[in-house]
Amino acid sequence: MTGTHSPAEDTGPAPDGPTATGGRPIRVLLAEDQSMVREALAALLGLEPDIEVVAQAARGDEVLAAARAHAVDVALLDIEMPGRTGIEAAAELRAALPELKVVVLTTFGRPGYLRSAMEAGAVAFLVKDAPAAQLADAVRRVLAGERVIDPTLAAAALAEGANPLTDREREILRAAADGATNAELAAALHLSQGTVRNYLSTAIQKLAARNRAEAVGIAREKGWL
Amino acid sequence: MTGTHSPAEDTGPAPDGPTATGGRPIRVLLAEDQSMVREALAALLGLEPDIEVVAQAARGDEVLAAARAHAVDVALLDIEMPGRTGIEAAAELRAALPELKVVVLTTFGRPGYLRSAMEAGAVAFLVKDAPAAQLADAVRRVLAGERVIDPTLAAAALAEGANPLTDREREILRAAADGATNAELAAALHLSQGTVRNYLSTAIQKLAARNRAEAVGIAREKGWL
DNA sequence: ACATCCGCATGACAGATGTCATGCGGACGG
DNA sequence: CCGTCCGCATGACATCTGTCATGCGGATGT
Repeated sequence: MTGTHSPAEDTGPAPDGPTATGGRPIRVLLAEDQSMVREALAALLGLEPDIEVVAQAARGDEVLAAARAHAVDVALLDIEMPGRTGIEAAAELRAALPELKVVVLTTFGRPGYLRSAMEAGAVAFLVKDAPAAQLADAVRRVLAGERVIDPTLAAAALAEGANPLTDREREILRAAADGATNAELAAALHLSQGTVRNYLSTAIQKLAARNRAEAVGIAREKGWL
Repeated sequence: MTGTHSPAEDTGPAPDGPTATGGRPIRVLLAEDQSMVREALAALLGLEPDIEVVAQAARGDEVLAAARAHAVDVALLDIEMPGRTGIEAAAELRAALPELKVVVLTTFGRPGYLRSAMEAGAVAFLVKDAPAAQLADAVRRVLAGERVIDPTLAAAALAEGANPLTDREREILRAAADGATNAELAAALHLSQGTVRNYLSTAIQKLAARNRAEAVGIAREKGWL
């Protein structure tokens, strides 16, 4: 588990020759919880002569070990996964394997997701309703040192501004998301009931919602949850 | 009613086997809104020698026209699509092209979805976290007259029982899902506010929820929304 | 014809929720 | 050292929500 740092000697975006891996196939890890989708994407990538899917993961908490074990050049991570989100896995990878390029691939083009993916060290962000050709393309480009981000989404992320919720507000909103009552929230978070009401109230106002349910919806939609 | 077993020859080229299409490739329509997933699945199916993806649709309301235009044998429909759900599209196909076999393919293995897919005339129900090999397999099997349903899901669907909500309750719950207030629901549905409260109250009790938010969550989870 | 269910409605009531004013102690930056 | 923000808390208040009893007309089924 130790000798398997990234085999490429690139201390920066220095593509020597046609590819950054010096002619050998690009080693890709694919993490996505739905087998059918994962295997289909793997088949798609497998059609590319210069790309090889050397590892697959069905859970976020399998990503790091798999990346280590297979000397991976690029990790393709879905966000919504059991165990650990793709965002969390990206942060983990950056800490442990800083050479590795992380591409985040997701169903939902939520600006907040893009923002946190970037903060977690991802260098590309793809949505699943983009054309399939962009996938292989993104793999090659991140390896060449580029960042790959849908400009529309990037603009949206900038326009949204940052998440206005404080940590506490987010925490409480998340806990309230599945219909818990104030009393239950208070008990679960070791707060008084009045405090819970306060946080929810400010969150509701920040999100311009009419009640907690709508606030949850808005926060979720923007990727702020 | 399908007492005949399909020949175990389905992995080979099967040039002249007793297939339902008489040896020519099976013509498949693939409907799925996320391009990347759709194209990946198409690539996967394209690898099978006896299957040909002759049409793709990104919206539910494009399905019928596409199926008509391309003389399709099997339609693979995602449920969550803009325009029309895969379930609705399945019903439409059954009415217009009764010979066509419909396979419903979905992210969520919700028992209620299975139930309504079957009622809409689907002959197979696949979840996307099943192994990719099941996809081509299902296509062949439905064409041979078989039904393809995950036994675990089938059991769950039977165990759940039917949707306990009346039409009105479902309607109101759906309308309440994104945080509308009672007054707004009443206005939107031309009901008195008291009536709205009554429906929500009975829905909440039928679903054993503590409030409307949880009721929405439970109904959604079971595919009853 | 009659019981039964559904859609619709009221009114009353308890409890949950959202808002506001106010306060305290700690952390952080200037 | 002081202002400002955050986390936490209270109390009071208006409103919203969920429950219950009750009723009526229409459809359905036996």
